[in-house]
Amino acid sequence: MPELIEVEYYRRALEPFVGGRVQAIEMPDTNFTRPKGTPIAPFGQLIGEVLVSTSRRGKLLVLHFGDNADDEETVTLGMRFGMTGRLLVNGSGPIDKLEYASGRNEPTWDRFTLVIDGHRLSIRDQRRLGSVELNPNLHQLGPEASTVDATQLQRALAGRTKAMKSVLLDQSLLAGLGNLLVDESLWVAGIDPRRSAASFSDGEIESLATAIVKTVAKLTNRGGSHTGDSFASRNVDVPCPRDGQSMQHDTVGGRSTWWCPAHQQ
DNA sequence: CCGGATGTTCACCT
DNA sequence: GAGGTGAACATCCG
Repeated sequence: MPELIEVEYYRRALEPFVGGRVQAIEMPDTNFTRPKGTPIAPFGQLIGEVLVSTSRRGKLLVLHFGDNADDEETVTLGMRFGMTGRLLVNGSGPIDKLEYASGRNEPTWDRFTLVIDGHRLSIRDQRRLGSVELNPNLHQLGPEASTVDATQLQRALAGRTKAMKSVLLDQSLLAGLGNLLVDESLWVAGIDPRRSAASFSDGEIESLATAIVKTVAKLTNRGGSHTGDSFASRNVDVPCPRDGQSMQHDTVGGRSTWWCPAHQQ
């Protein structure tokens, strides 16, 4: 499920717990830490710390901790949700409906739980492609997609010749867009996902930045990355809702990609 | 049995 | 360093 939008919902769900103190952590699975191979023991330093604030950069949710609410930050915890990860608060999620993953919902998929003031904050991840990381380095991420402006996007694209879709999915260049948001943004902007990033004029980049910001805002209000106008057309039988043309699909940037050959050029 | 799924990373080529 | 491809991770579904 999670792209920037879903992770933002998760961040909001954590806000009521700011000010609370960590009583325990549960990590039944030994393969949910990042970088891969990081032992569980260091995560023990979270116990006794106060959740001071939450933040998000792209798809990375960051919890900031301190010894006391007013003191300096001592450690941060980064959460990633992979393809099938959700955040649950006391067993239920801000997003209960799984749009893509299977309909099953097993407590055994809880890979990480933070107990704060008696409340359980868990990452439930069937496929275990998510992770938790202490003090994640934000410098590895590009600018935030939900607020990207023309100058930032220009900088992200500079010198890139590969397909626009690949560039927009690259979290080190632009943080937050996943497969669905990229396809929807390009559909809105009328851009062929296969076009080289080097072929864009300043004006096109500017309108693409606008399309991304507007798309993220709109779908955030609608309820998720899967609520785009082109989402239903990720299907050979559902034509482009804008002009009725048959959608085209192929693998671009290693991901399943759908676009309208009539208005995306 | 096979392919594919809202993600990330790595190995291997050119 | 780019860029492309494919695999891997783990699991379920059609």
